[in-house]
Amino acid sequence: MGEQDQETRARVLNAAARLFAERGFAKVTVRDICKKARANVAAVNYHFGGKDGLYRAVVQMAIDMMLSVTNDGIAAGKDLSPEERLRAYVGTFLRRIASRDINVTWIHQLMTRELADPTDALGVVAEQVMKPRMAYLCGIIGELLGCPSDDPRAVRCALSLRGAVSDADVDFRLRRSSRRDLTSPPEVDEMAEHITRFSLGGVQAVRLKPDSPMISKDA
Amino acid sequence: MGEQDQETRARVLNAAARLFAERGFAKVTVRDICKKARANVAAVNYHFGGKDGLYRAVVQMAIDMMLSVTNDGIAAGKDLSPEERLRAYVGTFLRRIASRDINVTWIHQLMTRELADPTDALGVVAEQVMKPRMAYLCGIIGELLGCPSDDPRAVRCALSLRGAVSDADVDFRLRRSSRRDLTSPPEVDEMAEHITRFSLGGVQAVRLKPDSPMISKDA
Amino acid sequence: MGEQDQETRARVLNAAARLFAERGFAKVTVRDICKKARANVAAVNYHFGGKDGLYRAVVQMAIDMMLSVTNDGIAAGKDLSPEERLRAYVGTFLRRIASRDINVTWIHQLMTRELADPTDALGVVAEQVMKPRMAYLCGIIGELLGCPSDDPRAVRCALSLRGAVSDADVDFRLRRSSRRDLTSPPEVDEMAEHITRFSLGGVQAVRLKPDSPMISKDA
Amino acid sequence: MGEQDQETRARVLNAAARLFAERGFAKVTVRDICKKARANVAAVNYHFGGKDGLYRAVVQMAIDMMLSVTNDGIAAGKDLSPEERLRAYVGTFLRRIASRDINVTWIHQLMTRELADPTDALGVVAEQVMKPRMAYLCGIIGELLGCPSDDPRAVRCALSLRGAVSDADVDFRLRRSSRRDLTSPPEVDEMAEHITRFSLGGVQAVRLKPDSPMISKDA
DNA sequence: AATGAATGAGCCTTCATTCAT
DNA sequence: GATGAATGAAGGCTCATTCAT
Repeated sequence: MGEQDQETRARVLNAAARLFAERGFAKVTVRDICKKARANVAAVNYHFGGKDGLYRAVVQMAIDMMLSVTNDGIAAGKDLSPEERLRAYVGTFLRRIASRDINVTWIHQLMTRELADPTDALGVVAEQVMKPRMAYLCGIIGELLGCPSDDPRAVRCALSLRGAVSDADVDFRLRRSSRRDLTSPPEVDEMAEHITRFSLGGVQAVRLKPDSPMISKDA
Repeated sequence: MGEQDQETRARVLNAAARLFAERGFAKVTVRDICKKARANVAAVNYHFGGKDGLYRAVVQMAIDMMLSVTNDGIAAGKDLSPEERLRAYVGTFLRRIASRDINVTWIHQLMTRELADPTDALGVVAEQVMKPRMAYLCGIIGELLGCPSDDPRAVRCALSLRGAVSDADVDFRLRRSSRRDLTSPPEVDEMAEHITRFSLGGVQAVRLKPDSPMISKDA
Repeated sequence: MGEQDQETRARVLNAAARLFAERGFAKVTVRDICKKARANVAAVNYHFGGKDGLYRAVVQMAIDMMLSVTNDGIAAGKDLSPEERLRAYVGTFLRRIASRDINVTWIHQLMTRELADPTDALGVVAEQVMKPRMAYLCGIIGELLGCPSDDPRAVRCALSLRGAVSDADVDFRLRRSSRRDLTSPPEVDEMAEHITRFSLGGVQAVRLKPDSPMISKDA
Repeated sequence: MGEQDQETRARVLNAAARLFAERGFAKVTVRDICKKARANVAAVNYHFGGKDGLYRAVVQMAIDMMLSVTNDGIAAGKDLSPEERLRAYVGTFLRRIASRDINVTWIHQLMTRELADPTDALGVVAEQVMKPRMAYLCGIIGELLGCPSDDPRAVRCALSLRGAVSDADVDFRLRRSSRRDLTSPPEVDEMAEHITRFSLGGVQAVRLKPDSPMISKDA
């Protein structure tokens, strides 16, 4: 009962996490999950109240793990200069994104899917995961810019930085599927260093020219 | 016949494009599509050989449209300095991404899904759409850096720029779904200007310090 | 128009005959037929009023051909003794059954199907084809037995003879599908001679013991 | 469960056997079967993996039953003379063929269909059912002819006998569908006696004239 | 007269969920 | 508590037929 019960529940949850991340919610059947988890077909309904409930549980597990990653990224820069904190943060995330360990990758895969095909869970993720990360980034950039962390310029810089990191992921993914795999640790570090330097340069540029020479655009 | 004929086909194709983009392949039924297109259930099989074939046709239509957008982005910067060409390119894409016109947005939605949950079509998109765009960006950045367009530094800068643009999209989307909609034209222009300036600053930073204080890595 | 029309009709009819015989009514689609006949999908409905009507036309064509075969079998024995007429009849049919010419075999295939899965057409076949053949056989056997051709003994002998011929067909078919093909002309002739002799012996036996020593059976 | 379980499976299997025999594979829908079996539409897929799997199960059931009939036919002649064994065998089969009990007739109907429109199952039937029966018949006839049971003459006689039996079935069927039903027990017995006598006469004729007056034919 | 695009009924199958054991 | 047989809704697809041209 209690023990066996919880262990089965955990097996189902983990199997579901991998499969949902790998194939997407719609292309995974409850039977697939239970088979992989060596559990009964009814286990999903029994433990999670249905396929939807299981998905929510999986997302929550991902959120919990992402929160600890956020903390790792922050901890890696503890007591350093803003520049170095940025570098530490970018490196932490990029290494996770480039990881090939299934225990790590499924989270990012799942989130990419969630972003492309949002469910109610996305709001929770945005609130609990994205927001603290952005807050941390905005704080660093605010320091660099010499402005409050909620200044629009700081926010936009943070967005661009996050974009550069995310896009490295897209690049990795495309290369994995269609060309040779070049996501070796050295290359990942090079990319991290690039993004850090690029972003610092971007922030610098924004600082120098507050908002002055607004270009004119067509209609 | 010829008239009514191709018209039905076109109606189905357009309905499918919207629905696939909106809900994703798996969550759209052939019946949904045909209902929206005011066509018979069998129309999909008759004109496209099946749901899969219809999806391929939709992706192809998206590719065709994206190619013309690429050309627009390039044309908008014709005969300008590298900086202005970049600005023109970023502006063109951001305005499209921020568009609320369903005839435009579905393309980006579909591509986001394709990236999160790749089908065979992704390879085609990467080859026909992404590659030329990256080539154009790398060319501009190569000029700014004073290096060939296939120099790794230029490529990485181009990726980061693309990332900043893409992430603006993520931001727009999250805001649309969870908060008030702030993607008004002025704000989009502000964001475009920010990304341009940020990226130019990033490129500058990469140019100034070619590779000097490169962190030491294993291997 | 008139000519082209009739020619298309004939092409469809012939294609249908082959396909119905080969795969059975249910497993042939109107499109299959029209494709094979290089005709329009609507040709079937246009010329035959539908798939059912086409099938009826095919059966009628088969009946017409079978009637001429009956005549051949009869003609082959013209002016001979009853024994030789039997031999001629058996030989004629067996050679047709063993034929590998698609222009011949389809008829038998179609009739086998019709017998296994009767439609309204079977009644017509029974009446127009089977009945005359049985009448002819009963006539010969009546002569051999010295009784009227409608005597139950003659009828039963005719049935047994027809059965022996039909079963040779089953044997041929099984051998074609599962073993080596041994339906060479010499073997067919041997089989014909066997059936003739066997049947003559059977008739003789029936003649000698009219109905006397009826065996007792259980229950 | 175990009880209700296998009972549903059995109900579906039996319903399918009747319907496949009656209408043929293609003209029976899964819904028809499940409706008749008072089971859910999905029962077929659940228990048999699909319509095809169900058909295979039905054929296997038929094979099993036919094997027991073969044994009955053999047992009925145990310790008797060759002539009487033949009589017993013919009687056993003819009574089954002439039966109007749906629990018996479906087997023959199904096999007739299988012969007219072979599936992969036919090979199994030929091997497991037909072969042993022919072997038994050839054994008897070999004794009567004084030759080995695999002598071509014995084999051909066995084929002719089997044909006579099968054709009685054709006759019965035609009469049932188009005229009055005359397959009363006495008539069946008469027919059995006829076939026995006819076949014994045929065998006798083959024995007397080994192969002598072979007619000359073309090629 | 002849075409082929369009139709809608119907089929097999899959799937999440339920329920008796 | 845990199982797996059973359920029924729904999906993609095929097919004979129709109809405007």
